Amino acid sequence: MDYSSCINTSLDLNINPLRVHEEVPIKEIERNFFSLGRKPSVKEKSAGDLVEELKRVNAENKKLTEMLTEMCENYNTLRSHLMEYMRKEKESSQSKKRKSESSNNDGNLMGINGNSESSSTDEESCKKSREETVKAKISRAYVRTEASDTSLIVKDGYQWRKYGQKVTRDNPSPRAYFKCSFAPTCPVKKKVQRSVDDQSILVATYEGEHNHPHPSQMEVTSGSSRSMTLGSVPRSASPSSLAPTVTLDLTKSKSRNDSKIPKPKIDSPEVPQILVEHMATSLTKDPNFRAALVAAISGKMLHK
DNA sequence: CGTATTTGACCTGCGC
DNA sequence: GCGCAGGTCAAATACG
Repeated sequence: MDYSSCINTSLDLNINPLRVHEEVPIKEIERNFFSLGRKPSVKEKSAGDLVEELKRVNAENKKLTEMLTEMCENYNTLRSHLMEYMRKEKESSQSKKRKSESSNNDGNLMGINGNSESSSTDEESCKKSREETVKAKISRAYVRTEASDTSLIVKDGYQWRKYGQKVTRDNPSPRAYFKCSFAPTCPVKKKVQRSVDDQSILVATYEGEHNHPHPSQMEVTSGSSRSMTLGSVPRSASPSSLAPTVTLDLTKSKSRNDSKIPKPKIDSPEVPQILVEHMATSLTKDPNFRAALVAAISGKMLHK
């Protein structure tokens, strides 16, 4: 299957506003920016021109944001297709060697994202009744914590109520059972257990979907909804009729940002994060984008 | 005192 | 039917 042919993942960035308009050379904008604070010379642009420029840059910025969002959506679609494909591959191989597989569960937690369905006992039980698996959407998150930290707490922004703890056979570390604090309204459950391989990694398994907004979004109702979708996986990205397991990797969250505010974006998979970072790097390296940014900032400052 | 957490008991499903 | 293992319940306890 060639999904790339139907999904356009190219950026097609048109970040060359200055060339298009041929009004202000880049050097002049940079000069304007770095000469802030000086008395404006006669040659320098009037406030009206700058406002116009600012509007244009803002429009360009909006366009870029929309393109980025669209690309993320395309990525998610492509990813769901890939997951479906891999699931089918796995099913075909499982039918061949279903018997021998049952005794080979552990040691594979950090496998391929979104495809570790056959590597845990949880999913083994789910495998037995496919309908239940489809009914309750299962996702998984890996969170790196201090190995000495005995608390099985995964900060994902939601509020959870612990209702049980059990030591399972395949893992010496206890498994904690959580229900969403909005229960029984919200049916979501969470299981948290340390990885057998790496005690510093918590494996959180989520069952079901929250039928209420994220607590952080309940507080912040306004703001750019566009930017909120960036880096997150829309629910539609992995249809429930397809492979319902989504594996998330949050192991880098600790080292990358140690802020006191817990990262509410648990749904952010690693790859979109990298994608966004890569794009940000590309943009910052682009002289045209820098020039446009300089123009925007200088416009803003001069407008005050 | 109300709420959250702990933990042993109980329930359920599955394999033998 | 029995035993085992995972999951859930609910009384006891802790905490703010």
